[in-house]
Amino acid sequence: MRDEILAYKRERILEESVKLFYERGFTGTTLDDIAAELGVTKPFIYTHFRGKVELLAALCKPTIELSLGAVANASAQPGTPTERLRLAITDFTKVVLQRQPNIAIYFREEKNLSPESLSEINALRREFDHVLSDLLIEGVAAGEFEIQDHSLAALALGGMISWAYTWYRPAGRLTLEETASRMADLALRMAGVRVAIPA
Amino acid sequence: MRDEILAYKRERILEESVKLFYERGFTGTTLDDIAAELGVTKPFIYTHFRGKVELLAALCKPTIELSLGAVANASAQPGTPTERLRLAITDFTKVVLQRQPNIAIYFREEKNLSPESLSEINALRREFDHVLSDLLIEGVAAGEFEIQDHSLAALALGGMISWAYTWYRPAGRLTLEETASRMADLALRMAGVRVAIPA
DNA sequence: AGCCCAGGCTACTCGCTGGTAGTCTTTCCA
DNA sequence: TGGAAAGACTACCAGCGAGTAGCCTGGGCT
Repeated sequence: MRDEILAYKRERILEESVKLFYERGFTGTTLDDIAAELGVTKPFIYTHFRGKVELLAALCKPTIELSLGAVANASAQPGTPTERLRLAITDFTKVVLQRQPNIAIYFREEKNLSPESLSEINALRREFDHVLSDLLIEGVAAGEFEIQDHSLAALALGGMISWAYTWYRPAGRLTLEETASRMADLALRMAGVRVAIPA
Repeated sequence: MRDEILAYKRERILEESVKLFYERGFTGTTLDDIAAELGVTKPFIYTHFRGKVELLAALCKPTIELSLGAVANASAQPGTPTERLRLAITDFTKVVLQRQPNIAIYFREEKNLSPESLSEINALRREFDHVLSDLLIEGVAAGEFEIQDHSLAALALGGMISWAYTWYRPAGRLTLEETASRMADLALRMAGVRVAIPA
C-alpha cells in the first residue's frame, strides 16, 4: 500500500516530465516547471529521483526495453520468418507510436544522459539490431526474403519505423493499428517479399 | 577580398560550432568553448552572428535546403519515375551522409530554434515531402510503382534515409557511394519496383 | 493528550553562461 | 607622422536553475 503510493507518485512525476520534455526539450524544462505542473515543489521531486538526469534515464530506458522486447518476442514466436517479421514490425511500430514522446525525447536528448545510462541503452540498441538482422538472415536462408545486405536492411527498417515519432499524430488520418499494418507491408517489401496491395 | 575574409571567418565559426554542437549538444556547448576552439574570444563571434540561436539556424537551414534541392532537382530531370526516384534517393542520401553532423544537430536541437527559423525550415520540409510524394504518384500513374498510400510511403522513405545520420560512420564498412546506392535499391523496392540483387 | 516522524515546503546558495560596455591595438591613408 | 577607424579583447553583469539545509505540519501511535 505504501509502496503503491510511492510508485504512483513516481509515475506521475514521470508523466509530467515526459510531457514537458517533449514540448520544451530537456534543458528547456526546469524542475520547478515540472513541480508546478504537479502542484508540488522542487524538493518533492528530489525525494523520488536523484536529479534531473536520472529523470531522463527513467523515461528513456524502459521504452527502449519495450522496443527490444517487441522484436525479440516476435522473433521467438513459431511461424515463418515472413510472419514473424510482420509481427515484429507491427509490434515495434505500436511501441513507437504509443510511446512517441518518450522515443522523441530519447533521440533528442541522448547527449544529456549519464555515461552509464547511455551505455546500458546502447547495449539494448545493439541487441535490437542484432535480433532484427538475425531474423532477416533466417528469412533469406528459408528462401522467403531476398536481401543484399542484412545489416544495412536492419538499419533501414529500424529507421523507417523509429522515424514515425517525427510525423505520427494520434488524431491523424490513420489509426495506430492501420499505420502499424501498413508499415509492416512496406517492411516486408523491403525484405523482398511480394506483398499484394488491396485495391 | 574583404568580403571573402569575412565569409571565411563566418565559415570557420560555423565549422567549429557544428563540431561542438554535434559532440556535446547545443546547450552543452558554450560560446566560450567555440571561441576557444577557434583561438579567439566570445565577442568575436558576436561580430558575425547575432547570438547563439542564429548560429544554430545558420547550421540547419542550408542543410535542409540542400536536401530539398536534391530531391527537387532529381524529380525535375528527364527520365522515367524509376530513374528519377533512384537519383533522388542517392542524392538525398549523399547530402545526409556528407552533412551528417548538421542533420543530427537539426533533429536534436529543433526545439532551440527561433520560431521564425523553425517555420521557415518546416516549410522546406513540407515541400520536401510534397515533391517526393508527387514523384511516387507519377510513378504509380506510369505503372512503374505499386503503392498503397503515397503519403505514408514518402514519410517512410524520408525516414529510412534521414535515419542514416544515427548510424553512418565515414570510416565504416561501406563507402558513401555504396551506401547511397543500396539505400536507393531498398527505396525502389518499397515503391514496388522489382530490383535485381547482385550475386 | 502528547510525542514522534514522515513527508513536504520555504528559502536559500552558487556556479554557469549568454550577452555587453568600453578599451586597446594595428593598419591604412593623408 | 598623426589620426581615425576597424576589429578584437578584457572585464564585467545579470539572470537562471540545479541542488540543499533546515523548518513546519499533520497524522498515527502510545
